[in-house]
Amino acid sequence: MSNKEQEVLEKYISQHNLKITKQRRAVLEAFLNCEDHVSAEELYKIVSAKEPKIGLATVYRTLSLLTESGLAAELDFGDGQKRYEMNYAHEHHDHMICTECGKIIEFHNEVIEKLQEEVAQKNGFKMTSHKLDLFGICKECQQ
Amino acid sequence: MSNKEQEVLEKYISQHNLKITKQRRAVLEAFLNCEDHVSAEELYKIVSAKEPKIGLATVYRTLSLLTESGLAAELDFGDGQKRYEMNYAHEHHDHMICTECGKIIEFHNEVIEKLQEEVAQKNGFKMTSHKLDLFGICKECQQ
DNA sequence: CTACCTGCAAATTATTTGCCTTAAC
DNA sequence: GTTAAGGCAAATAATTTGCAGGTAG
Repeated sequence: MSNKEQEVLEKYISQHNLKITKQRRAVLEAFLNCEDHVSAEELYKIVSAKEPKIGLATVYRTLSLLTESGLAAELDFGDGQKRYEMNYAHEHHDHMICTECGKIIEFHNEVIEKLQEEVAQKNGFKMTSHKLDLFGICKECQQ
Repeated sequence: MSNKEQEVLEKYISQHNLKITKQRRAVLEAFLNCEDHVSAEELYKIVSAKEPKIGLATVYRTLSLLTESGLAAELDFGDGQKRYEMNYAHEHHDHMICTECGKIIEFHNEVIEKLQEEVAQKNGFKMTSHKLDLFGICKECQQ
């Protein structure tokens, strides 16, 4: 279990005088093996299977750590809870969210990206990040 | 005060067997006169000036009513609270959010809109709405 | 051993709901 | 006069924090 993600996390941890614990390893491992776009609560349930005594607060704290270390990215689809996805060695993409079944389809469009940069520049705006979400009904849910 | 927005709201209200009250009028009026992208709490403070006995719950309830009636649109910039903007006789636009000062710049780019439609279609996705937010530093905050 | 980390419970924050009184129609 | 609306306080829901004991380095 000495994969790239472990390395990145441990590098961040040692650079910040923090400690590697079995709870942090467990959360990271569960996060890597679960489907994308998990919520804290969902991840908590998954981790609990392997580490029954872990607390929900620890999952929240570890997700913050993963976000700060650059391994995870926070998502917010406006449903009242934050979701997280893998962000390391993962190229940028946007989301289509099916409002029927909740499925999330990822996509990437270089031209849209370029145009966003252009719009920002035209307004003297120094863009640091962006998000594009399309809401609608996926193919399957249309019957 | 018999403007278009009042008419739209009153039409919605009568069609749904609801009632026109001075609180609802006050919230709508404050909403129309305030800057875009208010939160419920902000609007509550504004309305309180004219209608001191109004409750925060009423502001929330009226904002839902405005959203259902199509007058307002909910926004979520991921800062933990919903914001609202005028949505009636207001063409679609996207947002640039300054992460320094919180300022919001609106923009509209037809080509981006078209490309979004294309991406959706290519995936058999029936898009009902979308949101594009650019985060960064505005011209003023760069000095 | 010295911080940092954890689990737990309590605190917070934004928003919603229950209930009883009041006001629209 | 019905019935929805309002005010207020209590309830939720997601997330954060305080603290006392546990553990990594």
